[in-house]
Amino acid sequence: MGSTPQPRRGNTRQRIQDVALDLFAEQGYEKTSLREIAERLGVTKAALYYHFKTKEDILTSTFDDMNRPIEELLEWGRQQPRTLETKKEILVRYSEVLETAAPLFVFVQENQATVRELKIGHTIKHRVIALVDLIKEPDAALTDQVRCFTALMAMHAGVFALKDAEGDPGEKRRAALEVAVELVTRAHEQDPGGAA
Amino acid sequence: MGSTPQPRRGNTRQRIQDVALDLFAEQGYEKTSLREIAERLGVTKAALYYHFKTKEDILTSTFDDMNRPIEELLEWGRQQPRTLETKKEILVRYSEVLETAAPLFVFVQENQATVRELKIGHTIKHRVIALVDLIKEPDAALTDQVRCFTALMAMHAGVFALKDAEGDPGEKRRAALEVAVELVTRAHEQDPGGAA
Amino acid sequence: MGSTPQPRRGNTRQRIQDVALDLFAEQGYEKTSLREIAERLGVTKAALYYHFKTKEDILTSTFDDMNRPIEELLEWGRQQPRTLETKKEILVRYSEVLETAAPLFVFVQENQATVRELKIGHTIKHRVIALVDLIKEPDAALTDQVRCFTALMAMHAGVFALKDAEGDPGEKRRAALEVAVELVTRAHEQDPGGAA
Amino acid sequence: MGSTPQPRRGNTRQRIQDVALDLFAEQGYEKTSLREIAERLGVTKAALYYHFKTKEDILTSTFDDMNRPIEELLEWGRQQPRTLETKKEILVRYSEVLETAAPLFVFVQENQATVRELKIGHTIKHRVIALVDLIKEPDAALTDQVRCFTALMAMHAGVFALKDAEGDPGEKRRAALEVAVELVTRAHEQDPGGAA
DNA sequence: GATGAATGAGACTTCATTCAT
DNA sequence: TATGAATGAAGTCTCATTCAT
Repeated sequence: MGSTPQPRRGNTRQRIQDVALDLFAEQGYEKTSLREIAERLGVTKAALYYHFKTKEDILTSTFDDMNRPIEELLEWGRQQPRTLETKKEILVRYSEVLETAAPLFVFVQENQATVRELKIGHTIKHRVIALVDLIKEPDAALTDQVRCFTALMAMHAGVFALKDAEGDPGEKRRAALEVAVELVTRAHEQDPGGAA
Repeated sequence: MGSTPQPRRGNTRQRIQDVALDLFAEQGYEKTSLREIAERLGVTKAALYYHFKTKEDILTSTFDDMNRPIEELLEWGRQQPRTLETKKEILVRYSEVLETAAPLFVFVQENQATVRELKIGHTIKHRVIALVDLIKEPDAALTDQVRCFTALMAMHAGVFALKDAEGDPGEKRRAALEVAVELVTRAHEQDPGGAA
Repeated sequence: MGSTPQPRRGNTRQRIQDVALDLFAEQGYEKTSLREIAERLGVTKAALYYHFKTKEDILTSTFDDMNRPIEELLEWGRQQPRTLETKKEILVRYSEVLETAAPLFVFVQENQATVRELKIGHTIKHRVIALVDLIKEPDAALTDQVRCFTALMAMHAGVFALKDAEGDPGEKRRAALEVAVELVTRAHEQDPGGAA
Repeated sequence: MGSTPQPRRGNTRQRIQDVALDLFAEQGYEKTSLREIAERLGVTKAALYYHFKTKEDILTSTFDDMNRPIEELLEWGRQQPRTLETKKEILVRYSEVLETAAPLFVFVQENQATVRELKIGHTIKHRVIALVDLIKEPDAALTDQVRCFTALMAMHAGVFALKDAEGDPGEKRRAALEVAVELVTRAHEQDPGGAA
């Protein structure tokens, strides 16, 4: 139970994850009760416990599933030369992953305080650090570090922080990617190693 | 409760707000119970209710106090000509406000899902929109809007998202401000109205 | 404190009683909090405790004041010969008392469960018994006892149970009195002692 | 909680209603806490919430069950010709219903202030009005309306207001019925339509 | 694969009351 | 005559979780 991708017994397990993630993203993790999830699915709370060990496990397992593409991206990135081209490619791919797993990212973004105390908090923190490490030079100045970190935030914003703003989702995502690339490029150029 | 019966210092109200905000920022709003706040202060839960009508009211009142400087900044900004200089000055001042009210901003940043459902959610949302309106041109392209929004996020990051990163707080804040200014400047220049 | 009719220190004491009785009658004793009473008066809860020892004491003292006319009626009744004329006169006078102290009677009628547990419960119960004793013959049949008791209830109804019904209050009271007299008269005549 | 772990008899819901109604009637609705009900049943407070949504719901559901016979009586009454015989029959049947649902009626009678604010208050008020409508003539004089209303009160009194009085319950009920019939009969005869 | 029944812990909140000033 | 500050007890209710069936 948890990370092992059990064979679809029926599809209840998947449905629980979907509904739970929606509610978590919409109302927050703490404010979403198992009763609510169960009701929306038309099953009993006890049924949730047949599929998952705890409330946190529902989240964890969902997270683990959606997290894999990012792990793969990190893995890929680590094997590439640290050129500007590589960095741009990482941003492009990250942008795509963000789109796919949008609800999960919305949830993480809006429930940081909660997530920090959960098991996935550790994972997330390291993932962000790993990502920044891939797009900044090892000895980057503080300002450039901020640029790289901000680049990631810009992309997050492109997916959900701007969800109330006008504009087509796809366009917003592309605009965010553009700004991110710009920031990382500047950081890359400013940096002694990268400018060479 | 609490072995040392602290003298009634007549500043209980303020102390409640301080302790509550610390805990809210540290653990999240939902996970922080009134029992916890009361215990840390050495008073009973009922004492909290003498000073505040509800749990939310503790947060709201704190927020209202800390919010004033921002309202003033917005007011000031609206009365200035929309030049690049003005925009830079707004960023500088916002950076200072951020530093002063850091715990509150940490809280808001990390509890977005919760805040959204609270009374202050509405205020915050409008405040961000108002700020972006001040630093972007009225007819800015989507990319420039993202730049301006990202500039604000960069500054937030400078205060707390990077709190686990190495480096002196003051330096980080300055670095973030620098990146923000850079983003807004580029947006300003790219824009038909601003470039003139 | 309590039954001794203290000299009007200002008139706060009286005002508390008035407001409290209104609220007790309107919402019930338990559902009315001291906070509510104090707020409606524009004083603090602590002020109530300057004038009255307890919440119950506010009620008790009010009751004692309003109860005196009934005690006098009972006293008077006991000294009269037990004729039909006397009985009718008792009903007439009781009807007048009811009108004067209507809010208190409304309260007692609608909060019997509460009143029973309070100090005044005992008093009230005995008062009703004493009243019935005055208008029924000592050895009245059960049916006649019911008639006499019902006569009292009819009069109560005339004052407040019918408060939602159409009709002028004075008329309703007179109609109730008429029915009460009729019931007591029949009881009087049916009874061996009275019929003689 | 509760040393003897009673076997889950599957009738917990019913037992809650029974115990609750007893306590409500005995001490009043507000003064009866869920803790008390739970303790007397040897379950936890949370168990009550498994079976009922709120405290009020415990009362409401009980009321709805016990209310049905009266609705049926009303329905029956509306389909009969409005003769004196019918009216008498209604009183007889009502007397029987009263006996069956005595605890509920005791509760309603003694907690009017509370009941008025509850959902069942509305129902009760309309029920009384409907009953009076069945036993009075449409254009009855005010005095006759009082007679009819008083008739109902007499019967209520016969069941519980006289519970402290001497006498066998059955006898008291019959006596009350007799007085009620007498009142309604007189109202019927006095009335232009009924006297014909 | 899921339910019905229940629990223990704990949440927020309100209340009557006290007491120094 | 009153208030400001606080308390202890208790209330209603919700939650994650368990377990026999």
